[in-house]
Amino acid sequence: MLMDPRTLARHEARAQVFKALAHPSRLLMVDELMQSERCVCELTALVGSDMSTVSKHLSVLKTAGVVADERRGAQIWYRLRMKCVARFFACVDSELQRQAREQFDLVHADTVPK
Amino acid sequence: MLMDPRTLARHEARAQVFKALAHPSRLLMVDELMQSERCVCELTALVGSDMSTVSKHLSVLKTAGVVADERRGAQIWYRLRMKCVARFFACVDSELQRQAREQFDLVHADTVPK
DNA sequence: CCGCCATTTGGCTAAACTGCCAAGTGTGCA
DNA sequence: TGCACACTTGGCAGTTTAGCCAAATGGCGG
Repeated sequence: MLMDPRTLARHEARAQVFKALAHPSRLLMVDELMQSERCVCELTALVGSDMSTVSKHLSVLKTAGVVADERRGAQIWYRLRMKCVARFFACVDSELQRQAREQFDLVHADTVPK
Repeated sequence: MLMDPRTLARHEARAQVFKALAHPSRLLMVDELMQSERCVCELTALVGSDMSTVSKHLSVLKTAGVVADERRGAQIWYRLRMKCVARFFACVDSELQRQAREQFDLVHADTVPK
């Protein structure tokens, strides 16, 4: 992969964001954080994994710049930092739905001629 | 991870899209496809990997619904199917840039008192 | 039908990712 | 100071992913 270092670096940084979002548990947490900030214990209850696992997931999201954390006493609260994921989620959902519909129409094109 | 199957399925499908985008080479190709459709040979030249590797990358993007392909003679042309990635890329870039700036300001807060 | 070209698929190894347990860190309270 | 609580980090085994080569597929011009 030979290319301009600046362009390469941009794609690396972008890829890190996508990598961070490329896991069902992490998506679930981000979805939850769209509503409001949450402590680790709440997110742990949400995804149902070991707290150490959840903590590592949060670390991935934080390193990528998707979320931010703040300690308040013994607890640590996470909030969504990259707000635009919300709009993208909606777009992905509607696009996937559209594709599923097209697929359905194709399969049934012979049984229900237009 | 115990949760409602519908919600789970939605997050799985979303995660597949993000996983597909979570690789520098694939991001580079998607970026290129924002401009116009491209054949495999053009994309191979762009990323500079083996054509078999590029083909597999494209297969990942296609399965996730991000791109679509069409055979024309001996060549196969790929086009961007999930158009909204463009807007999201722009948002991610500006957000990452903002974060980098904030980080810079923090580090130099003592040397350049406001 | 044959050879050539563009692309995909199979197979293999190295690297990265996941998730659990155990151990470590930081905070508040007695 | 000591202990309980919230969370993070280290480490390990199992799974997935990446990228190369080689082999197979599909289409086109003889």
